[in-house]
Amino acid sequence: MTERKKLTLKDIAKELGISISTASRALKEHPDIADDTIKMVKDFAEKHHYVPNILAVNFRKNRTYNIGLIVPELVHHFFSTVISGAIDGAKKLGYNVLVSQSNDLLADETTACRTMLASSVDGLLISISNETLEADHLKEFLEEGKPVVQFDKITDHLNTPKVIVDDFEGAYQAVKHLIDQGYKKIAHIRGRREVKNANERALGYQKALEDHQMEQSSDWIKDCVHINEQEGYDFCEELLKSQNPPDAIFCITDLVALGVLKYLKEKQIAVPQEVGVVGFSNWKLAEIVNPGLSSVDQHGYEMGERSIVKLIQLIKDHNIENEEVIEIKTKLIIRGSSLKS
Amino acid sequence: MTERKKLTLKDIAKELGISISTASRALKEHPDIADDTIKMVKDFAEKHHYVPNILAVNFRKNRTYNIGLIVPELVHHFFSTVISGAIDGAKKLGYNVLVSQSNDLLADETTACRTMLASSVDGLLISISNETLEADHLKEFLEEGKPVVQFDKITDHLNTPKVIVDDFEGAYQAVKHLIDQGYKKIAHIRGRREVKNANERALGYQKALEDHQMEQSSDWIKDCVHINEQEGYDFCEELLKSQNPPDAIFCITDLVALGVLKYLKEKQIAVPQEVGVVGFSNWKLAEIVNPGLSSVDQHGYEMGERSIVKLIQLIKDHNIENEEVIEIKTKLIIRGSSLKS
DNA sequence: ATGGATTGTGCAAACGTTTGAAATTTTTTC
DNA sequence: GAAAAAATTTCAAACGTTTGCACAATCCAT
Repeated sequence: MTERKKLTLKDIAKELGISISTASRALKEHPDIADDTIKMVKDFAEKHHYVPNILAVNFRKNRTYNIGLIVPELVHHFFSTVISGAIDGAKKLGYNVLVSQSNDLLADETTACRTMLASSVDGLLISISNETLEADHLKEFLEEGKPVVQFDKITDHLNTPKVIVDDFEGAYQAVKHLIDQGYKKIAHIRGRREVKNANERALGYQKALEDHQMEQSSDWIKDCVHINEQEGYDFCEELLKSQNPPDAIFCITDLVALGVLKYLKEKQIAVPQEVGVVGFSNWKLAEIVNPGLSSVDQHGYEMGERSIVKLIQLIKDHNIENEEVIEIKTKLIIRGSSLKS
Repeated sequence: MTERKKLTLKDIAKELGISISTASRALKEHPDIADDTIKMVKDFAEKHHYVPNILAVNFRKNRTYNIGLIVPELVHHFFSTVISGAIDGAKKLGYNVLVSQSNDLLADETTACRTMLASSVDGLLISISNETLEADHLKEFLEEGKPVVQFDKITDHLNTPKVIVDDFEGAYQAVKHLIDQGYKKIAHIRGRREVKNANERALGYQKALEDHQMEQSSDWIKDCVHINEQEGYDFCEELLKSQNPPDAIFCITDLVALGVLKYLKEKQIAVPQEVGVVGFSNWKLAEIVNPGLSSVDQHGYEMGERSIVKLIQLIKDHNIENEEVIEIKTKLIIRGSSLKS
């Protein structure tokens, strides 16, 4: 194939009878260079399609304009939305995004981090795995002077900026909505106790009940482990077969809510009349199911975009000491599954 | 922060009283180098955590071990599955993946390509946008000697390897299944005529009808433009209100099928008893809806993995003349929406 | 005219690695 | 024991860019 020899600064310099340094400076309109020279060089460069060898530039400047992005799972509506926002945001600022997934395993996350570091990304954006507690592999980044920004699933063991959803408030609003709809006995199928988001949501749930003097019961709180459809189904069964069954269920995530809905449909229990259901995350499926599933939207796209903007800002400022917490407001999307009145 | 000075080959050489070149070769166990020397250097490197400056290596070798991946849409079950497979495959072979999306716009695709090229990826994996016909921006890649592999949505205007699903066969099997189930009047809501996959599926549909001497009618073929839920809904209405309404509908994709199901549910037309429905792609939603939507699985993960393996092979062989077509077998997933008997 | 700014340009080193070829040392052969 | 062969190591250039500093040229004020 053609693979024509690329034009370099040296070629331009020789051709124009100037030095390489002048050519280099002219192209970036350095104030030292005469306007005529600048014009001459730029015209020549344009005419001959000069494009700087980015590898040489990166090497010289010791940066890549690449950003690493690690999520627990790629095939996941929320995370792919975040990635989409991050990529679009990065593009606007002239950065590229290297994507990797941890499969929610600490081991995979660690190797992904190492690979990112080895391939010299300028910074890292990460939503940690369920298994991540200490964060030594992330500290390696900071030690190299490369900023890290955490989003969604975060650890407090690492001093970095964090972009999170206000899980507490989101859960609070969801439960308050159920209360407003007249539900009296509201259960919560919650996530793992080690995961911060899950705890925040549980706290929001509890606070909403307290603030409105609602009945509470430890029997109404069920702990997911895998956070999947089956658990939703099983816990729903448990809840409804107990001697004091709830009349509404707030679920840690839409997938779990889906299992709940499935059980209710199978048992011909009317939603939302007999039992109300609210999920979390507002996945695509929430609008697809029938009745539509009320859910708390997390604005994944915005989260991705703001995370990357923050990260790039840190990269540019050579700042790795920042610990700002950016909270994205959630939005309760009300659909049929909780609209009794 | 620390940001300790990185150890370089020069440091090792000086410390060990050898030359830089010896150190370099020793680390890669070059046969010219004495075993003792190799051991000495490797031990030293290990002990002091020497890690080569990848930027320098890349510059020197003129490659990055990064691969560009462009999809029409990131937040999309099928494409995120492909990306997942591509990333996992790349990881195994020591490559990273830069992800970008075209939003199905030629303009965005072109800039994404340029960015990828400018950031010196070693090769490109792409599923083209609906708007892409000529492929000049892709040719730029080949002209630079960088291989391109197309997958799923492809153009024949570019001579590259292609990894595709056997759309024809997938459609054929889907329609044959409907025939086997006893449906007599089978309609097809098809995709755009400019898109190859859509044409293949339409051909498979037609061939299945012919092979089984089924009734055909041009009125039973509807052309989508946006390929969304609404179109499915509207075309379903049109079809069923015509004077010769079909009793089964094969849809270009699950989203369209979803619209069809929605219409049927609203009109209380029994699925699958009165009308059978089959989609294509086997999105998550297919198992979520009720009744479950029969669909043709495209094995996205495998497609991503095989595409990247092929691409990396071309990169390693410096081969950009390959035009191999890899066909991934589809698999019909039968669910309630078409299971009459 | 002389000196001091000011302006524009070039020199050369530097970034860290790889690699062909030359140089050195060691081993083999007759 | 000298020449040839083999084994090991070093030299130095190269990759393309950026940048501190020196130099040269022009201008202005005295």
